[in-house]
Amino acid sequence: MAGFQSLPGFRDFYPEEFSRRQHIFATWRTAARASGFQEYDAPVLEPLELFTTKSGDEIEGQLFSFTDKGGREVALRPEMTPTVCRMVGARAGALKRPIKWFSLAEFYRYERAQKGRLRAFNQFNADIFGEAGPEAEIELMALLIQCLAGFGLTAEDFIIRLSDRDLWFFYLEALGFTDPQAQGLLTAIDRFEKMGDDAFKGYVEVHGILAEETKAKVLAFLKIKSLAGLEAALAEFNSEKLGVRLADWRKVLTGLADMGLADFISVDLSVVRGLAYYTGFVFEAFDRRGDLRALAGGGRYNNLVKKLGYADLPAVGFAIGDVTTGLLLEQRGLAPQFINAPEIYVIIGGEAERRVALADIQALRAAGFRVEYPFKELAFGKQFKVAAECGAKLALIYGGDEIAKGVVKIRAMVDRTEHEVPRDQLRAAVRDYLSGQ
RNA sequence: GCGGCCAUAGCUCAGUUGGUUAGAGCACAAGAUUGUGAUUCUUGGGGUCGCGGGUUCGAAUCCCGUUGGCCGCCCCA
Repeated sequence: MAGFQSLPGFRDFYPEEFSRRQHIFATWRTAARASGFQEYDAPVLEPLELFTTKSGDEIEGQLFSFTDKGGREVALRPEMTPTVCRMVGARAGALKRPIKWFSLAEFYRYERAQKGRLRAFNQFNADIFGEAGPEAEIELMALLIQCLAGFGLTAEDFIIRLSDRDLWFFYLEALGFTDPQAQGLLTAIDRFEKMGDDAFKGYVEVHGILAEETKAKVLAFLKIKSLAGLEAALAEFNSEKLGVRLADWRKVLTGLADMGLADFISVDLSVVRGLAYYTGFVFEAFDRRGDLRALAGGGRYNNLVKKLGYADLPAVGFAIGDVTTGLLLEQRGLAPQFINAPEIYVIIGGEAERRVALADIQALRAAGFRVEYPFKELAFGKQFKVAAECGAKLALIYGGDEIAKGVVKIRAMVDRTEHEVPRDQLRAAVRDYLSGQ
């Protein structure tokens, strides 16, 4: 192939793909604003240390990082969380609580591209800072649901699985595990669904034998799928801390149920998200058919703002990506066809008619309508064909007869009906028709 | 970072045991068509067969390398 090609894992957005992306962004932005979240943005390039502080030095292998001309170690952002923590942390004292922010941004990860995972991708991030209670989880999970339901997806299409790292640590501690052991076990639990028993190999190598009896208890806990099941499994422990935790669970589930969203949520302790910085509830959204990777993920990270050098600020957040979401919409036939289509296509008889049409075209455009017309003289038949193919809802016909009568013929493309309106009433007639759609 | 499969026009693909100027459908453009739509017909543009090297009288075809894509592993913030 002559010339150049884009870098591996990076995409060109031709207008067709761009319009699909815009549809996804618009749906997310609408959802976020409806829930009272405020939009922000930040630099694409950040100090490398911002990411290594949060995720450890090993993360550099997965980053687009380099030394800039001033000798600074920098990296393209692989995620938004450290950045938003920095921004919120820097002004933590001045921001009204709760702090509800969202962003739409592009991220970069130096990894092998796969289905649903590229090196450059877009994510919607939503976070709530300054609210330690489960009300923040309710708010975020409701937003996540709307970020998918907004496309027309239903509880038949996706499910959010809710889990809790605090509860896992409590349970593992009660079974006699030390904190490092519990961390190792959570990694195994995270992989169990995919790898089966092999998931525990790594744990055994580091921490030694895992008694069959204990493992059976862990696996039983992992398989709990309801709040009642959780309560039953934990009934024997009867501690105050646990009671508070279970009360939070009840709040989250009843809150979402009160919103009419119960069908979108499942209790699923097999989700733990490998990341050590999550501190409480964690959740992931999945395609129900299950042939895609996770659609979205999030959870509570109460220690991270402080770890990055700022105030002790509780936080919950999630991110949803454009790649997997786009694949899902494609699969379900929910990717839109005519995002950028003109609303109106103007059909012009000849040069004299063009002079009249141009005046109206410009006036309609100035009024905010999307209006298209042919540059060159074309046979009427061809113009009607173009009007149909471009997705316009209306055709305005400027022929010799109409001009002579001082009218414009308006054709509704969908049902092929036509009627004439005086030229000076055109804008109102067009608005009435289009707003009735 | 590791393994498997693949690479011919914008897209989907055909191309015989290696044999002249590499094809089709779709898409795009012009016309048939000076007043009514997803129809039809004609014509046209577009490919140094991903790239580089090798074998051969001769390579889209065989071999090696390389780049890219898909799938899996690691990882998945």
